[in-house]
Amino acid sequence: MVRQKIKIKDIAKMAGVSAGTVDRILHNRGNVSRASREAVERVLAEVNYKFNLHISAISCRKTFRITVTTPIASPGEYWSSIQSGIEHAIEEYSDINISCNYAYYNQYDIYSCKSAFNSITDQVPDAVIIGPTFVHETQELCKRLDAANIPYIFVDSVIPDTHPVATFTTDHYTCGFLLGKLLLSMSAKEGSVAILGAQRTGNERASTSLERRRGFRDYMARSGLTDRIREASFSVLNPEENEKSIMEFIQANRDIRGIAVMNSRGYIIADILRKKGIDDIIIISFDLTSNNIRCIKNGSITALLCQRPELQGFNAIKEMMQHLIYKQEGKGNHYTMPIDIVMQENLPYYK
Amino acid sequence: MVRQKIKIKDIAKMAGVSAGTVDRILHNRGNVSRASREAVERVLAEVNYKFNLHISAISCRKTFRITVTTPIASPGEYWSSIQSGIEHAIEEYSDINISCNYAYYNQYDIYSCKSAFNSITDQVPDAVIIGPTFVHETQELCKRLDAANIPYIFVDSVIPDTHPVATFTTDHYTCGFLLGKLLLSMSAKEGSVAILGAQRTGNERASTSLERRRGFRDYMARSGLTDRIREASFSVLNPEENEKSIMEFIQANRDIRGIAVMNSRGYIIADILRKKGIDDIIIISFDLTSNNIRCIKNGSITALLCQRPELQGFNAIKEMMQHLIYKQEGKGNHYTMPIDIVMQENLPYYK
DNA sequence: CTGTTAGCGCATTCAC
DNA sequence: GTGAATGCGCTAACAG
Repeated sequence: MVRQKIKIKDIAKMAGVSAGTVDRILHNRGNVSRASREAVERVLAEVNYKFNLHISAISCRKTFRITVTTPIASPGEYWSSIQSGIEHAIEEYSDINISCNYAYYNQYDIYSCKSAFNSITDQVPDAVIIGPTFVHETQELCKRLDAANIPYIFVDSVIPDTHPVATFTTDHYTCGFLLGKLLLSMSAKEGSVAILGAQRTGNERASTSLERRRGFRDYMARSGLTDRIREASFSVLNPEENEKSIMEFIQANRDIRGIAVMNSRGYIIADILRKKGIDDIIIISFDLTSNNIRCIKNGSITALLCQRPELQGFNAIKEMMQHLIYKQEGKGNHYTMPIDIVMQENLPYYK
Repeated sequence: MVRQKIKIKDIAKMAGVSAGTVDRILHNRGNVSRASREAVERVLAEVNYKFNLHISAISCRKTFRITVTTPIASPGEYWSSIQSGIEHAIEEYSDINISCNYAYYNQYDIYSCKSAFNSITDQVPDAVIIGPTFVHETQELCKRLDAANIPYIFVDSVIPDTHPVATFTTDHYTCGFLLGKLLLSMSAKEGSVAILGAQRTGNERASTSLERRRGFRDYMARSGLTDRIREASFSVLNPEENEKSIMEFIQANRDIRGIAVMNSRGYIIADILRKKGIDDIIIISFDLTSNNIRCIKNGSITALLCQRPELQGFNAIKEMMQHLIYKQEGKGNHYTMPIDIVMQENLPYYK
């Protein structure tokens, strides 16, 4: 029960070598004779040795410079949750010396992204956390990081043909599928459901919302209800335009009973319907942003699907610190976050 | 951005005293002259000093003996999740020397509880984690712990008239309320809904399920549907008896479209209905136990409400360690867990 | 190649 | 009352 924790010194004694040698072996630093290595490895196979991250960190007295690059976010928006998870981790692991730099970019402006990414490789950090948007630019960045041997971790989504140390994402397809199920079972059984997405300004984005849409449509198809789907898009950048087009869409499809908003802008639609006094259409959207929270509270959004952005940020930093301190072989772990269903009642406990 | 972390030595230098003195003040150990105390406090007010839990722990080279007392649980049951959260925490904070003892009791046998609780105070541990069932016995235990100045933390639920260092629970009332909402919105709009609870063998338990029931009924009342509620109970200890009584209940109330099982035994009902080929009644229950997981997978349970038992166990240990190491004034924090809605689609990511 | 040593931030102990 | 010294587990630098 209280099996004594075993330390490097213990291993050294058991293997008949010094602590320094054990350390060299544990960290693959080389400069060890075969005899010593084998002796130590024999001991290691028997005992269950575990590093202590915190002690390791303080004794290597190095400060790690991590750069975080994500879309700019106002407080309360999706990306700011990821950022707060990151700050939270830095706080929690304050014994590890890390200095964090941010390189924000405008997710609607590819040039802003290019220049942010350029600044990163100029700084030559020890590690990078990437919240990606533009596929090609991110791939270029990763290529340079690979060349410079700088480790990186993705949050929110993965970009193909890259070699991250780890990835923290959600299963967007399943999110869409689940959204379909919820919307159908919670809205009136007759009538149609609508998919609303953002108007994209023609970039080849690795679209999260495309995956969600695919999941949603698959659910509908499996239920034999593909013909009940209506579809439209709205503008995130010019919200003024939306009211008219959304209302036209609603008028033209009077049997709509549920709306799936495939990004975190459910509140835009909810506010319009509320303003027009329409309360027999339920809305489900994504992410616990402050605007969406407001709508959950006033009842204009029925549910939100959330993907633990804080946890993504937190764990990204945590994982990166382990990597930096123990320089493990890039395991490329892919962690998929839980999908939380948040409604008015359980909202308070998610904030 | 990279504001240098400030250490005890720094404070000492700034206040013109030695590190030892600063430590004495930080920990209220006394034996400090007024002059020194004031000098240090002046510095402390300016800088933002933070302890490092891990370093503190290793340098005080004490091993804390924590006793955990909860109902016995088979693997996959509710209480075993709490236990695994506890073990997880001990692992994660393995730098802190803690030795953990378990004092399990049978939650259906008050004598087993009495004797378990007696063994605890005999051992004189440094701290206790309590998963309570019997109100009176727990209060007695707490009285003795208070007298012996042994700190304790509650998980799962609180017992009145006790003085825990912290409490980790769920809002059971809201769980019931939310369950009502889900059941009503997901089952056929006409028809009735049933509440099923466990037959209690006459103890005055602080019943979690009573709170849930109250929340559920309040939701129904608010929707003006109190007359749509049917109610029955079943036996957890003698499952054989249930099939007949449940089926009689169903036959007698043919308009039932949804069943709320107010404890973690939803699988018992689900298995019966499934066996009888009844598939037009949806079931919602509580907790991610292995039996319930099986039923979510095969579709016989539609949703589970879960209260993060692992997190409760994990955080209980974490909080207790902070308390033990920093002997803070008993803040009596009450932490309420999120209520997770788990369905077939998001299940894999909660396990 | 290997053992030894100093030092990381902190709590504790022991002389002064 | 107080400062200095010691040790916790670990890494890094250095002398063999």
